[in-house]
Amino acid sequence: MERKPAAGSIRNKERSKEKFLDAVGTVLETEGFAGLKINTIAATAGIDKKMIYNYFGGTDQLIDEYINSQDFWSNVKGGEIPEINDGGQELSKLSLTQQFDYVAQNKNLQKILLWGLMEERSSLKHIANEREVNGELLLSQITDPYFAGNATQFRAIMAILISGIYYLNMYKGINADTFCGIDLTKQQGTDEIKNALSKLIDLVYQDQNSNQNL
Amino acid sequence: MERKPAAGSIRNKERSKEKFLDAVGTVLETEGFAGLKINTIAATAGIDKKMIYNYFGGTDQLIDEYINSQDFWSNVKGGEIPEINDGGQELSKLSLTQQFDYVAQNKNLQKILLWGLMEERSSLKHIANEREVNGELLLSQITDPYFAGNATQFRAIMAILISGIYYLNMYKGINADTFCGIDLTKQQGTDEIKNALSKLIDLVYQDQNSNQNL
DNA sequence: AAAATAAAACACTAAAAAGTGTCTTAATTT
DNA sequence: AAATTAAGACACTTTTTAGTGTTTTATTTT
Repeated sequence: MERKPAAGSIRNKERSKEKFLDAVGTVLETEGFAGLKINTIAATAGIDKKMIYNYFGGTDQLIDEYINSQDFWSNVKGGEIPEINDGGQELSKLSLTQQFDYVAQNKNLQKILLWGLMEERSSLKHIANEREVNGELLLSQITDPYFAGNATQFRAIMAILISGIYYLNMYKGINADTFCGIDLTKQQGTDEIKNALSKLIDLVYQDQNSNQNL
Repeated sequence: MERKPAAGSIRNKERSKEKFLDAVGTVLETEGFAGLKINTIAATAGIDKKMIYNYFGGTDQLIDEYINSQDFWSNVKGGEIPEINDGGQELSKLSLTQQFDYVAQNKNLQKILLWGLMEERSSLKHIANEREVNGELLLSQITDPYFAGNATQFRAIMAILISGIYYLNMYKGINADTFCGIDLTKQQGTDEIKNALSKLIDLVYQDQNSNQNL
């Protein structure tokens, strides 16, 4: 007969798997992906590396499972959605500034985003796709109809702004702190970036409004 | 007496150093930094790795010398500068779109920029600083005076746009090709991004103009 | 409570990568 | 042209990292 997996207080497969997954996060945060070696992960988890092979098949699969276990984008979409009678202007602004704060505070998301620029990997494709699907809601449902003929232009603008948010957050604190003279490590600097994001959205909507009134 | 370094056709220190430096570029382009191991570099250069220790001290110093040898930003500032009687509007647009094209085409610059997000390293600090100094010209000489009280806001906007340019170019072709539905691998997509960059600059200048006329 | 088995430690082998010692010879110096 | 020395090849050692076989014992099953 099939035997239950051990779930005791000393030997416990599920708990150990969790420990490995947590260890990936810890190592990623403390050492970056350079540290994501099987020996390091096992040492961090405090369990023999052989279990990584047994439970996941190897480091790669463990890492994939870690990435998939992190629902990075779920927190981005959260929050109360304001009334939409402005073509999504306020929602766009909120979405960008929230995204800035969220990425700024989530060191591991930064690492994952960075990783997505470095290496082809199915789980990273998945993350990228999730972000894309997630954003598609705002774009196709709200802003595309509003911007009509300029919908693609608005999308391009959003692509630039969101990318900028990502890059600036990954940039700070590694080899430099300032970008175009803005100190990204200071609150004043990040406020300026967020204000600039809002300002740009306002300008784009303002422009669209005046075109509509022609 | 001090002896000249050998400069023959078979044994030639300077030429070999060049070969190593070139090899770093080649490996970076073909394999990314994962491939930047002393054995790989030496094999690519076709010279024994011991020479890397002799000439540079080790892989790290060789890589630093490679990074420093590449004057990545020199090509960005190049090109005819248009007349400036518009507060730098045309120059800003040109600078952004040129920068987009330049980064898009320069795979190794992308790798270096990416590297700069990953690892603290003096030569990477230097690159970041060079970019900053380089951009400071346009900002402090031309746009700061024009935007006066809004100068910092304009800087923040530029920071976002330039960062966006970097990120989007690094993003494409690894784990995804589209961002906000824009296909960055197609010319249509990159044209849309460049148009969006120009559009945003126009909007910002337009806004500044109308504020001045109050 | 005894038997069976999964969880995990321990100790090992294998592979990859870094780093070094020695010898050969091309190029320079005398 | 002989002597000297730097350039580089070659073979080696060391270190790091990945991967596996064996044993112990906690937990489950009978």
